Amino acid sequence: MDTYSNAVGMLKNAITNAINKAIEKGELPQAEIPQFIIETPADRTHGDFATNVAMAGAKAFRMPPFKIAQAITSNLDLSETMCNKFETAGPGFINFFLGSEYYSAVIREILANPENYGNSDFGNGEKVMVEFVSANPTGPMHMGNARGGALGDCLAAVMQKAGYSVWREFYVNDAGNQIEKFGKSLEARYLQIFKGDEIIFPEDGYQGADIMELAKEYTEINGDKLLEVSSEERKNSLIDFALPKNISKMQSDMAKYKITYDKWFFESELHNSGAVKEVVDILTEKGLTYEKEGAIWYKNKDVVTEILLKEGKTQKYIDNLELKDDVLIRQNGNPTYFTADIAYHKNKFDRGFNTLIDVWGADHHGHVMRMKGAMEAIGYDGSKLNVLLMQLVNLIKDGKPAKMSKRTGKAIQLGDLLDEVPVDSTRFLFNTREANSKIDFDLDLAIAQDSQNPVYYVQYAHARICSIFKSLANDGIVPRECTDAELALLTADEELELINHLAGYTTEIITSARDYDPTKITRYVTQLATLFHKFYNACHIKGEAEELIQARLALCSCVKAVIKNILDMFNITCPEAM
RNA sequence: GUGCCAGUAGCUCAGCUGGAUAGAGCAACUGCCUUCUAAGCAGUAGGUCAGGGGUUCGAGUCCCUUCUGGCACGCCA
Repeated sequence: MDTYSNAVGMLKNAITNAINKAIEKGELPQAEIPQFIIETPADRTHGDFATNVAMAGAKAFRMPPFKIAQAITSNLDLSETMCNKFETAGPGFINFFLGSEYYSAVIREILANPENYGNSDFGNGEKVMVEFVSANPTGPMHMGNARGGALGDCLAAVMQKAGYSVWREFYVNDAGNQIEKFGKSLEARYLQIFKGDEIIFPEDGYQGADIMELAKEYTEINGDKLLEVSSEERKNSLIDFALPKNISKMQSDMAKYKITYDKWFFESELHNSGAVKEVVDILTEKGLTYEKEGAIWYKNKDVVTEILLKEGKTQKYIDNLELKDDVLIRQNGNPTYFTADIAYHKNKFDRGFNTLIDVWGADHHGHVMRMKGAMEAIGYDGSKLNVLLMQLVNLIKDGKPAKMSKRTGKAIQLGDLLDEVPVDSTRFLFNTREANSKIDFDLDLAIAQDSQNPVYYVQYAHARICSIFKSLANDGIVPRECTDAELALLTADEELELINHLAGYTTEIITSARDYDPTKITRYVTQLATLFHKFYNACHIKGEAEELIQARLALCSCVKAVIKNILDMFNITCPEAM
């Protein structure tokens, strides 16, 4: 266990013991020990840890908080904790102050194994699949995919660090309706090349210029040879030409974005293997399908209603939702996207993944409930499917919303972004806002190679530390292991705050993994850089006594290690000089 | 219409699941490089936490309600 959690645990025991003792002695009435927390106060003068136990127990003990605090503290034995001082304050807080052995323990813990600092077995090796981006291969990837990429990849990394066995997957929708639409659109553009405007473009076709370019490319290579063949053959030839091109473009974009997937899963596999059909059979067996107007429907309303009732929702609430059933097999015999998606998620569970995480755009939120319901319907635990919804991305240029690229005159695509903005910057910035809030992505800021860009602020802290080591090495000073007495020389506020923050890393990773929120770590590392810069300005190293120099170098090593630890985890470069 | 998400400093956002005097970053103003990187630091100024009720020792945080913005309610994905 990490030093911080250990210290909190010991303190919690000491407090619980003190309460029990006070009850035994009759200083507190007989009552159940209340739920209480140990937190790090925002204000350092309130100590390193504080507990609300006296206030939380006011009701149970039927005593004023201040009196409870007195009863507890007079029975408190800190000898089995890392704290050496306490005080009662405010409305009834008990504040605790850590001794120097805590601080040296933190430093030793980090230096003992810098690459693995922050790791824990919180996830118990549970198999988790994070599926993210999964962009439609019928067109170029957009800004939402950029956000989903950064978020999904970094979430996977955080969960891995928290002890989960993580698998990254990209679902390629290379089958179904949208591919047919893709084929029709390509066909129309192809024919237009030869016959001009007499060919009417399908109303629901893909309007993008990329379709036209693909048709043109095909023509340059193969000429008019598709004019004489059947429409079916023409579409298939065009799809066979264009789809692999689009998919490999997605793969190269993701590689450029420094995202490595464990698997690119093709939807067509599910159709070819019969898995999609199997889903319909299972649901039919369970009596959850019916035929209407030549299509096969799924009783979504019944399934979801049952789940919501179990969750304690009222009938009125459910009625208001106006739940509808869904089509599984269309009148024309083709399965819907929904059916394939059920088969896909079933396939994920069948591959042994206990927890599924999908990163989706918030515009898909209507799909979440029915997807979970469908999992329940075919006999899986729907609560193990977690959908991380992310709100939209607003591109900002010159302080104004920007939809179009000036360079290409088209909607800004992921490819454009990767051409113009450094990957470090993109990955970092997309992880500064929680998934659930919309994000303004400022292109000027992302491109800016200066202090305004937070990624450089963090990288700069790392480079600065490297520079300190270089400079001292030139003077013949090399870091060595420190004694406890030497580490105890770190007593300045800036030093202690820095160590406290370093100590919280493992807990932060766990919280982040628990909440599926990697953006916490971005804020954590930014705060770490801030605390380091403060320390740097307040505490000199060169010219101090040898013991203090060594102690401060040890602290610098820790900060450097944790910054590198995080930037490596997020696949962001960690320069030694800037 | 119903549901989901959001509303915190001029702007962009945190706020550790109910705790002490609500915090950062940008923008503005004032300082700090003759020892380690000024891509930095210190300081000043900036708030009716959208409005109104409620729950309790205590509310930005929980409940109700109103307002505003985004999104979703397909034999699209």
